[in-house]
Amino acid sequence: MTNLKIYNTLTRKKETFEPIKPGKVGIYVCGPTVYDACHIGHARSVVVFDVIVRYLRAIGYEVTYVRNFTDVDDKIINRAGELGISTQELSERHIKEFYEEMDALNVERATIEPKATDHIEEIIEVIERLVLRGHAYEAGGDVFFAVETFKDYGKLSGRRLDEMQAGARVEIDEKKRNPFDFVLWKGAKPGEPMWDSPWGKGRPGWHIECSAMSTRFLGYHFDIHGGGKDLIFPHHENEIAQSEGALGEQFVNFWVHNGFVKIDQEKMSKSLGNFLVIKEILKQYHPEALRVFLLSNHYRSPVDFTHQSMVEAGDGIEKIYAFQQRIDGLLGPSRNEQGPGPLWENFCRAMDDDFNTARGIGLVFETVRQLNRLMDDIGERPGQQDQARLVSTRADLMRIGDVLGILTEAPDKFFEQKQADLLERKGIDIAVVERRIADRARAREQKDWAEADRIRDELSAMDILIEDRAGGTNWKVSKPKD
RNA sequence: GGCGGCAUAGCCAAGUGGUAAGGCAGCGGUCUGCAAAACCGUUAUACACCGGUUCGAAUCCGGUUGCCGCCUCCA
Repeated sequence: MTNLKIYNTLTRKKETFEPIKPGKVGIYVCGPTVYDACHIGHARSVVVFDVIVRYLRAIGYEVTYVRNFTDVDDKIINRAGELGISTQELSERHIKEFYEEMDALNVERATIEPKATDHIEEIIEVIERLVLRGHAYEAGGDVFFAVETFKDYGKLSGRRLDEMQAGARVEIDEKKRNPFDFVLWKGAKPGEPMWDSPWGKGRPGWHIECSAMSTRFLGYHFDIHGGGKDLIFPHHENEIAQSEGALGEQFVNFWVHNGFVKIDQEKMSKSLGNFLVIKEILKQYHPEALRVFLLSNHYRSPVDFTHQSMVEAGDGIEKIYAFQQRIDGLLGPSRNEQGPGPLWENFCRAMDDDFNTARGIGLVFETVRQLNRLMDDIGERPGQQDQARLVSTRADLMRIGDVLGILTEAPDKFFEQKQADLLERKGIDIAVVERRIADRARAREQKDWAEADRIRDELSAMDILIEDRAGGTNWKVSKPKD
């Protein structure tokens, strides 16, 4: 029994989450159509649902998570044609890339990751049912869904057929009975991928693959269906029509949609040429910085991708690692199992409120500040109570990290790695730096502050920052400025 | 034209009717030879505007303005 509340697009309200089968959750999320590289918008959707699934598991649900690849579609066919390769080759290439990027982003694999082309049989079965039940009709080798036969059509997106017709620019297809009818099965054209069907050779339309695959793996009626907000209409609306039309019962309980990513205040779009591809982002920023950035906003709000936000997110993640490092230094790096403490409880309260990761992250920073102060006060020898508090917080922090998909590295390694990257990028010679620091230490011993400061300036010009500590001098590479 | 969303300090951002989390930047301080790092303090008579409901609203209702999204492939 939890207190999890989830905003449901279908009802436009936050509702208490009750799974259909106690203790189990079935969730389907629309994955990419694999015709091009994944952009930051895909990253948001995938990361958001990754965290949702991780959280559901953390609070004890057994989750079956299905995320599909749509690997047959007009865009894929067109792109493959342009590149002179097969659709299969194109989609395999992008699926491979998708996995590489998702691994880099520390996104867990879904339980099942089906491809549309592996489930043509199920797709055909759904269409046959729809034809049988009078929801679909064949016309000239194509099969269409007749929207007027489904009286709930529009219930997800809050539209009504008669209202839409006025202003919508819908491609006119003479074969359709209603302009909003959509294709379930497309008759084959030469050179396109095709499969046999009761209506001749052809291929599935967009939408139907998700109805078929979700039912195949999660049953007629399942708990959560997710995706980007842009999928509400027509994609998810049509899925509901198909699935409920074919099966005659409620399809999904909770519809969950994430907001868009903007770039420097502008909508990301091909015409503006501001499509940011994950690959490129990861060249410039740490993957955990990207996760923190994405999760610092509520998942339903739009989020604006800017360099400044990314730098701040990167600083934030470093601050947490530095804090962990400090506790490890004080208490030793052991990761003893600890029961959940107050930090975790508070985090769950935030997550229970429609997966409020932004509040959860705020909580983490607040705790970091409080315990940094505590460590300032207690010095080298923490009392038993303080020690217990630090150990418990560290354990909770790891638990939270597991849900948010961050803090995956040991702090020492994280900083080493970061240093190594910067050193390489800036072409800095460690031996030179250390020699100069030794020179400076000598100067400082002789209280030759002018010389010491001169060396510090010299190093600073090389982007080396000096930190004089009790045990000696630390140094690190300063961050890139742009 | 239809449907929906958003408007909180210099910037980003949370906010579940009871009196504004968090982060960044800034300022003052502790520490330091001076710095850096870390920490402390400080930064919204106030949540676009106007009304209303309420003992009480950023939070509910109505209206106004501005921005955005969807209605066409899109995470």
